[in-house]
Amino acid sequence: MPGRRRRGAENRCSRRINRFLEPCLLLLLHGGESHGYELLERLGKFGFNENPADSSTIYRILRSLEERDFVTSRWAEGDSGPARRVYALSPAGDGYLQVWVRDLEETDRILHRFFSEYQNHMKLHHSNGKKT
Amino acid sequence: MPGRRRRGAENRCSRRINRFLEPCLLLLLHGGESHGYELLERLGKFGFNENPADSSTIYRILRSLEERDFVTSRWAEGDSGPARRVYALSPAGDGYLQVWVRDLEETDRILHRFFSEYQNHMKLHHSNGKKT
DNA sequence: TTCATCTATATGCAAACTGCACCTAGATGA
DNA sequence: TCATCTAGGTGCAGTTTGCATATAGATGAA
Repeated sequence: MPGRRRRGAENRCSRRINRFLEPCLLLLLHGGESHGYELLERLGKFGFNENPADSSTIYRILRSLEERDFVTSRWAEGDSGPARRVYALSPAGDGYLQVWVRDLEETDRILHRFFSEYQNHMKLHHSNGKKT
Repeated sequence: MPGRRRRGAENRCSRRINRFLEPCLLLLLHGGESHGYELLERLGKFGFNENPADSSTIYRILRSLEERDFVTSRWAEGDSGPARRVYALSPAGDGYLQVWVRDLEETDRILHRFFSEYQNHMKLHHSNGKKT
């Protein structure tokens, strides 16, 4: 039965860190509601210093989370500056964060299996594993 | 000066595990030459048991590595079965593997900063961090 | 007043990645 | 003859991503 494709991201989490910003945003929102611009700045805490996130990516991820009902949003009139779209984590979003954490733990295991293979390999053939 | 985009994967490594199969293949080839079909099977060692890699992905990554001169290939007449395209790591590919390892170590640090933030957070607000 | 700048959100586009379906083709054995 | 395994590959559509750019309120300087 061809033409069966449906795939899509749906909620793949995909065993690799593709949308790693997503769990970071969820975690930040777990601490309380916030808006995109502020979240963007608070992402530095996770080590995105070089290679900082692009704002368009942040806004798009937040919208996508909202479409899947993992966050809710409301407009907040700023006491200064333009209005902000303030996001809050939903119960479903909290559950989704747990899913992400378990997925990232698995990713961590895979990553360490790679390191272990690498070190093991470099120990045997003690090739140019330093070169500096 | 608009129209300046060039981006592309080139050699981004991108601070997230996008093309994680790439370093795995490089590491496997570091142990000696091999062909796509065999590499596909040997990838299980890295923990791709569930969610195994798609063969088309493997073949495409190998071709892309060859285009960038990180591997070389030759046709080998099989003593059994159809001919195989056998890949071997080049010196440049060896260097590229080192780059990948350093990049993945950085990814690992970021990942652990996330876990640490998460655990810290769950300790404070001891919310439903279990739910099973 | 005008203008630059900061804050804040958002869209358009092209390049890149990925998974599924599908194709070719040699070898092998029933 | 035919199904199956081995081996490599393409086409396509869905999705992600980074850059450029647009919009617009607020703020302070000239």
